[in-house]
Amino acid sequence: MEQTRWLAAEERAAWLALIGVTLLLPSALDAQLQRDRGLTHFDYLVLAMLSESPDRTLTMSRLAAHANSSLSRLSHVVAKLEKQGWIERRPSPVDGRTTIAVLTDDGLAAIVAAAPTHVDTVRSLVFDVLDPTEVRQLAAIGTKLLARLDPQQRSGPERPGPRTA
Amino acid sequence: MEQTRWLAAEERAAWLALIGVTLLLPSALDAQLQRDRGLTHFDYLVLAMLSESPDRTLTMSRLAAHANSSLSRLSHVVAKLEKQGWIERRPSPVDGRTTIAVLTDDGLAAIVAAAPTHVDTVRSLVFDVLDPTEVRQLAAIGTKLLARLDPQQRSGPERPGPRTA
DNA sequence: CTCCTTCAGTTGACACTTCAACTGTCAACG
DNA sequence: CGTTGACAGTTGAAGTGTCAACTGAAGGAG
Repeated sequence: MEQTRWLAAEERAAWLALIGVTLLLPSALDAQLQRDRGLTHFDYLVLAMLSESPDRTLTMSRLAAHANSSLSRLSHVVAKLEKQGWIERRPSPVDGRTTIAVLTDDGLAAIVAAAPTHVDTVRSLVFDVLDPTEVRQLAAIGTKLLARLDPQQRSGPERPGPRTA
Repeated sequence: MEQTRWLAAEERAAWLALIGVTLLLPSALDAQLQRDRGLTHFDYLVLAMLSESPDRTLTMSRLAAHANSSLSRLSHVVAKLEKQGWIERRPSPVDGRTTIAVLTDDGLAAIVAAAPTHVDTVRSLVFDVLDPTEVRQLAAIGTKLLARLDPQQRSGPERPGPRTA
């Protein structure tokens, strides 16, 4: 029975701003990508993560980890993207349980086409508003929060690649 | 035809962390509230905003603004909450177009019951991880981002109230 | 007054997410 | 080997969110 410690004013301000951002930022990104390319931001993220992986290939589990997603959500979305011919799924030759997702040439073309405007959007919504110090702070704070939210350091190490956002 | 400026390393790190948080934080909050109280985080937010308003009353439009939500989304959710007896809707005596949402006694009881554990969750997921300086930075950065995402400063001034998060 | 536009809110259809149940595979153990 | 438990992934149903179309009321313009 420990007593609840309510949020202090500064914490309250930070909290309201944070949940505001988690509410509005995804909508804004979805809106732009949907309008311009018929893509969800999550679709984009999946394609982008694949495009940055060696051989444009990742197992479903790893891909889910990269995209901070449940396997179930990923499976539905990949099914959709596969129908559009942007991703292919093939069984692993090594382990019969794992499925390997591969970004097709069409899929690569799709992100390459979507990336520039998307990056512009990100820049205009986030980075144009912040000065370099704030960007550094945001990276530090965001990384801490992510580590807490995602105990098994899933959003694993990324290989270098041309386009992410 | 201006050329795309890709994200710098620091920006990229900040960006990946930020979208990671926007992906995982809502899930984490929903999971806790759903498990313990059968509430969405958005439900909670709506009830909390009403509970802090004078007379536990707000027009749908204002409530939507406070909750960073579209009117449509709010309408659906309030319909649900009304069915549970936590909110009542009545037509405005002044303007035939506007609907006034009122938090019922049961509704107030519901947030009061949900608040403590929820605040504990927020604390453990966010504020326990950050030191006071970072909280200040997060508030500053978050507010800037929110202002950009939400041009008409909707998330209006709040009256003081006991529980928000 | 009457028309026209805008505003506040609701609704229904469709897309997406989540959850739980299920299939098939691997690894360990007797 | 044959069973058992964990793992990787898929599926379908139920719940949410989003979008566009719609209703009804208010505020002008003529």
